[in-house]
Amino acid sequence: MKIGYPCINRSIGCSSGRTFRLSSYSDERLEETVRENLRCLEEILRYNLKESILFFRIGSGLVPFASHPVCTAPWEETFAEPFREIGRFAHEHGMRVSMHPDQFVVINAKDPGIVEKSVAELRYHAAVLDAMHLDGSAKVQIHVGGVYGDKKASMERFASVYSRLDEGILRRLVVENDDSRYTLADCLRIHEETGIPVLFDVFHHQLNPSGIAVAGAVEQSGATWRPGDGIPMTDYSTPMPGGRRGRHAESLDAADFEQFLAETAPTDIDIMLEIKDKEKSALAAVGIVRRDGRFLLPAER
DNA sequence: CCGTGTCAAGTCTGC
DNA sequence: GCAGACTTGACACGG
Repeated sequence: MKIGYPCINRSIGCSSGRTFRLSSYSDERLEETVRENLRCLEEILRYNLKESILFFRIGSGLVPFASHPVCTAPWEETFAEPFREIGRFAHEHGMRVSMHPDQFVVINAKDPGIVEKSVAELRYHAAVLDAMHLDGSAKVQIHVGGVYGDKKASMERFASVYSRLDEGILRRLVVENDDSRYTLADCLRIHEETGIPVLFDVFHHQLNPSGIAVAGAVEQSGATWRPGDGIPMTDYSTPMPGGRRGRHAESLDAADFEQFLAETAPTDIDIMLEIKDKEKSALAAVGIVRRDGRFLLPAER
């Protein structure tokens, strides 16, 4: 079991997602920004290792505008060395990374232009992980997409586009249940059609349930992961007390987290904590898992 | 220099 | 029909 947090570290005073406005794009500006972002990504991973946080979601802004037509800079070549070095560091220390393109990626869109842009964005995400020379356990997670008033047809469109993706994307892509449209049951059905592994999000599952208990949900989604995909990943969070629907909690709810560990104990999973205070909650979670005693963190094996 | 409006992209809800 | 949520930070403009 590895514990992780997404995209941002609030303790070390740098961001791997520095960006700039499209209107101020230049190849020089891009290179300058990516150089800084990679430097910070390495710093974050070093911090994480020190704290036994062995899972991290790399923010999509690592290479700003990478899938936009304006970006013609050969960033993969320019930064081949730092990418490889970061990947080597992660691999050497048994650390796992993932990515999560945001809501603009909709591969089941009706508009072919949107599908095309979405696929370009997936290609970028896969290229980052490829540049780090990581194996198939470094995942890119997306949602199913839009419903457009006909879920069945929209799920079929997902399967159809999926089947035409190239291998470089297919080996990394996993699909996650969302908080209002596609449930875990929908994702499992799509898995049956396509073979895509299902990433279970506990919080979304609460908001958008499909009659499966949490333990079964972890088990069933875990069974969709192929050899080479690594340990099944799970997104964990709890609602912000008194917050609007869908808001993530400010800090880890230790009691809830312990219960989640107990419920899912038979299945080994890597847990991504989608909690606002980021590495702070990850530190707390690592402490809980350690005390729990039933799991060993890979670094301590 | 600082406060704040705005930022590549999509879908869906609600006024 | 259009603004706002989703989730969030931070760029970059204007005062």
